[in-house]
Amino acid sequence: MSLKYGLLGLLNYGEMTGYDLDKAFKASLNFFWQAQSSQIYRELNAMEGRGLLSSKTIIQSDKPNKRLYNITDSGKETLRKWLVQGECIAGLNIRNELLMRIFFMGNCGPAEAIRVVEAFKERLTAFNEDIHTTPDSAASYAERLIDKKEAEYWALTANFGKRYAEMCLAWAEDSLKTLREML
Amino acid sequence: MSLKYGLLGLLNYGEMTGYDLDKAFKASLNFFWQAQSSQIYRELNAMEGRGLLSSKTIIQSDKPNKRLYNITDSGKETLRKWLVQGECIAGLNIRNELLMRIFFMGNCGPAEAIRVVEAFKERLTAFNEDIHTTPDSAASYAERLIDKKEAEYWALTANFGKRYAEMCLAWAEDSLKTLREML
DNA sequence: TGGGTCATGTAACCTGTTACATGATTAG
DNA sequence: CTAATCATGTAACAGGTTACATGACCCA
Repeated sequence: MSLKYGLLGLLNYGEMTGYDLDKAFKASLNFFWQAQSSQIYRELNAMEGRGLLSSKTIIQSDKPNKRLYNITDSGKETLRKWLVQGECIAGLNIRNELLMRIFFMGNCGPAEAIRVVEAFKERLTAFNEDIHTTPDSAASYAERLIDKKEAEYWALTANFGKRYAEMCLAWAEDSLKTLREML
Repeated sequence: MSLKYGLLGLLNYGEMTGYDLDKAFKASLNFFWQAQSSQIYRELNAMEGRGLLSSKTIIQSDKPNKRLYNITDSGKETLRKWLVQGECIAGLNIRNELLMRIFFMGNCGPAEAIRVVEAFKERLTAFNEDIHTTPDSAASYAERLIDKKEAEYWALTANFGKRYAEMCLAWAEDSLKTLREML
């Protein structure tokens, strides 16, 4: 559901190809929404079919041809409606495979659990670095913006990511302590 | 992918019907993994087909008949392998629709954003209450356990939930402050 | 000469969601 | 009398994942 709005939102900044959108997605929205390239192309097609987007093919001789997408008025309205509409069910539907593992770790014991949590801690480091560079890379994909007030909202989401990473780290360390006492 | 392991994990505590599993799932794993009843029944069927489970039909005269599922040796091995295997990619693949909205809120302005974040805060309260009762309801579904060491692992996951809720609340309050200054 | 980027996808599959159906019993 | 609980699902659809294909250009 949200992939659609992500694409509408990005195209609202200006026309782009599927390829551009793929990169923009990965550079800016990726930490809270992941999408495969193939899914993006499929979705763009479907959205054009429903009149949310229009596209034109640019013939290139040096490079493969490309397809430039534009948001239509109907697309703009759809985006706006989604942004404004009161019911936001989401934000708390976590799907966390790590927690599922921990939940059933009684089958294995603390030593295994420690390994799993430590592996998680390592991946957290990489995540942390990503988060701290996200606002910049988002900005590079929206150079055409007239005013930069958008950046304040991006900062709010990046902030969430930072806090999340911190929280995970604190949880991991606390859990490791508990688990070591169980050895 | 994880639904499968959730079902294996629960059945490892003892035989259950699809209906029991549905309730157990909703009472214990729901905060980090949501599953529809229809999905559970479908998955159970598929898993039996692959030899991870076996089932027998219990004829009842007072109530509708039911189907009791048991984990097989192959199922136990599959579960164990998943628990122990080193590569845990998950735990950081957030999918958060709320953040997607905030990201694009530049289209609407701070007043709308405030409404969205405040609605989120309200739902957080309910989530918080859920989290604090989860360990107990999980325990009620595993009374047949010989030793209760499992509960320590459940506590670790519940802990994550509590920290997550706290973090969200702090983020929401901080964001509201920022947004109010933008008015 | 090999690997990366540009640019587009298709096909098959798996997972998740929504809506609906049945029909008896039991508790408020 | 009504709503919930017990217990099973099916069907249709939407969304996500994995693997693969093409072919030219550019840089080390």
